[in-house]
Amino acid sequence: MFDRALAEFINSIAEVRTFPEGAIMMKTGQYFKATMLITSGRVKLYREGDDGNEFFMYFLEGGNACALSMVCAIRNQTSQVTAVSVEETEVIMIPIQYMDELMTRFKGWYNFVLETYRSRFEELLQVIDHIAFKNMDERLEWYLQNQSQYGKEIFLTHQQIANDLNSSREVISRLLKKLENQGRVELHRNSILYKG
Amino acid sequence: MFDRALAEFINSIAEVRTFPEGAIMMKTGQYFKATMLITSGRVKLYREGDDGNEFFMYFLEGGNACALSMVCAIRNQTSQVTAVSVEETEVIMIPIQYMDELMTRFKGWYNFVLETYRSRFEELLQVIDHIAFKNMDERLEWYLQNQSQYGKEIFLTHQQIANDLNSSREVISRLLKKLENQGRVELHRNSILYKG
DNA sequence: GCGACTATGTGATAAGAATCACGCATCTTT
DNA sequence: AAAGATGCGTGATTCTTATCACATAGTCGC
Repeated sequence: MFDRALAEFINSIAEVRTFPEGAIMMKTGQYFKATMLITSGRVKLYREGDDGNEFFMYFLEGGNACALSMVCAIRNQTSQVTAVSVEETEVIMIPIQYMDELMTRFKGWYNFVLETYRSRFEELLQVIDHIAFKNMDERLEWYLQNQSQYGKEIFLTHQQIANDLNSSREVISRLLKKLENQGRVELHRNSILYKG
Repeated sequence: MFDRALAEFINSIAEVRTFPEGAIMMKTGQYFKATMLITSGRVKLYREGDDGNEFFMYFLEGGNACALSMVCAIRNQTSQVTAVSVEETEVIMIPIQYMDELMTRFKGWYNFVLETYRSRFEELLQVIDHIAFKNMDERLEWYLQNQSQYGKEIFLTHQQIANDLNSSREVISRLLKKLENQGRVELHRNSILYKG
């Protein structure tokens, strides 16, 4: 993705860090001191409501970067979202003081930043579409698709799904049961098999 | 906002264009051929659902730029939103072929792009907060605040508001009536006075 | 001023989702 | 194995919002 010169420059200034599963990588209100590029693993980004509830936005995976970390770092702004690793995740941390240099010296970086921002923006638009226009059953299916996109089984409880969708456990249980009756999923304790 | 050199460069390459009230400045699926900076007026951005309904996201006003137009232009992507001028609006159109040059030659432009992107992203996050966590009455108030932020009276019908909030006319009428009983608004035909 | 049109008000009903209440199953701990 | 914790299933009820039905009130054209 990056050309040789860029990759070497990043190597020379960046620090690699590994987060265990379940680590809070970034919390609302925190300042960014570095931009994070994810090399492996999976990070869940969500928004926190005033009353403590949360709302799942999207995942970041290997090859992705946190768009917010890039721009907020540059502008020295605090994070507006919370990021939690859902599995062991390795990231490259690039200190913010190099951002300007990267941006002006490397065309590849410049493209990467813009493309990252654009695609995150689009994901947010999709999130809006779903909460604005769709009912919970469709939202649930979309959610399941997202969660299972790279594996088969989804290791989540109904309660966790309800939290992510800002719904309630009972509602999710009922909808899942309906999907099971339609043969679209298999329900087990602590896991769900989605048959895309 | 821009330094002299940047302003002069923009002047030399850009074209000024005026849209009358109600013009569709950008439609979902359309390609960007230029970045638009708004010098005066007011533009409403909204998302279109599959079934033709729409959902208001935010306004762009004088001094703002369309974040999407900047990044989509560079990446040659189509628009994901629809933009309509709600009053006569003057824009500076910068052809996309100059984007890279602007970005690398002018620090002020670079900052402007990032800041624009960051603030639009934040606005989107706020939109998500409201539809995810708030009830219609709170959303309506937030909407009224937004609409009236630079003037007093809001010239919209209940039906238009309902469209923007993806609700229905009756619901909005009832909630507005409730606000009126609380003395928070005054309702007239075709207009609403919001007493912030 | 009369008819047509548009905007608003309001009750009745229905649908979707949240909440409450509880029972039951499965896993963990000791 | 008993006790507790956690996860799930499901009815009943309530809350919010959407929908239907219709009344009323301004506005416009002529």
